[in-house]
Amino acid sequence: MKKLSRSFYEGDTIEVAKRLLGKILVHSHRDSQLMGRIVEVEAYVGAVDKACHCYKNKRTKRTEIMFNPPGYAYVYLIYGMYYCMNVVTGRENEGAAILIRALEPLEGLEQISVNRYGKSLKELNKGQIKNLTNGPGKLCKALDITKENYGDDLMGDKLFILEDGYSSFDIGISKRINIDYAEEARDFEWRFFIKDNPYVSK
DNA sequence: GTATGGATTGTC
DNA sequence: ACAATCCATACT
Repeated sequence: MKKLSRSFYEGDTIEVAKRLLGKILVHSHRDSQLMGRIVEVEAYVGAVDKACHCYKNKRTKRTEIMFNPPGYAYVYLIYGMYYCMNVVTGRENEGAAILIRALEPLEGLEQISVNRYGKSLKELNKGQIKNLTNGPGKLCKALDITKENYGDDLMGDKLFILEDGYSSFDIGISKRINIDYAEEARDFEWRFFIKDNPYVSK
C-alpha cells in the first residue's frame, strides 16, 4: 500500500473528505504500527466556515498549522480531556482541515485495547470492542495521538495515511456534530461516513 | 492577571 | 441529563 501524496490533500476540502473515506490511518507506536480504516470525517473549510477554528482567518498558536500547505496533522485538546485529529487540506493559507471522526481498527488491536481501556483485548466485552475507535476522542486515545503529533507531516514515517483499494461502499452525508454555535454553518452537510459501517460514531 | 467554554466521552 | 477537566483564547 502506498502513502497518500501531498497533492491528494490539495483539492477541494469537501471532495478530499469524501475521498479520505476507506483510507488507512497509521501511527507508528514504538516497534509496531497502529492502523485503522477511516470511516467517518467532517470538513472544516476555512475562513468562511463559522464552525472552523480558522473562521475569518483567525490565526493563533493553535490554528497556525492549518495555514500550512496541505498534508499536516492538526491535533488539539477538547474539553480538557480528549485530543482530536485533523488533516490540513486545500491551499497554503486556506485554513481548511478534515476532522477524522471514526476508524475501523485494523492492526495493532492489542495495543489499541491497552491504550483505550488499560487492558488486553481478550478482557474486553463486546460493547467495548465496538467503542474502541468510533469517535474523534476515542480514536486518538486508541492510536496514542496527542499534542506530540501536532504539526506532523503526513509524508513522514510517524503518522500518515495509506491508499487502499477499498472503495466499494456507499457514502452517508449529514450535518456536522456538536457545532450548534455556528449559526447557519450548523446546517451544512459536511459530515461524511461509510454507510452501515459498525464503527461510525453515534 | 483572570475568566470562559469547547469539532467529547462516560456515567448517572 | 450532566459532570469531568484544562488550556488556549479573550477579556481587563
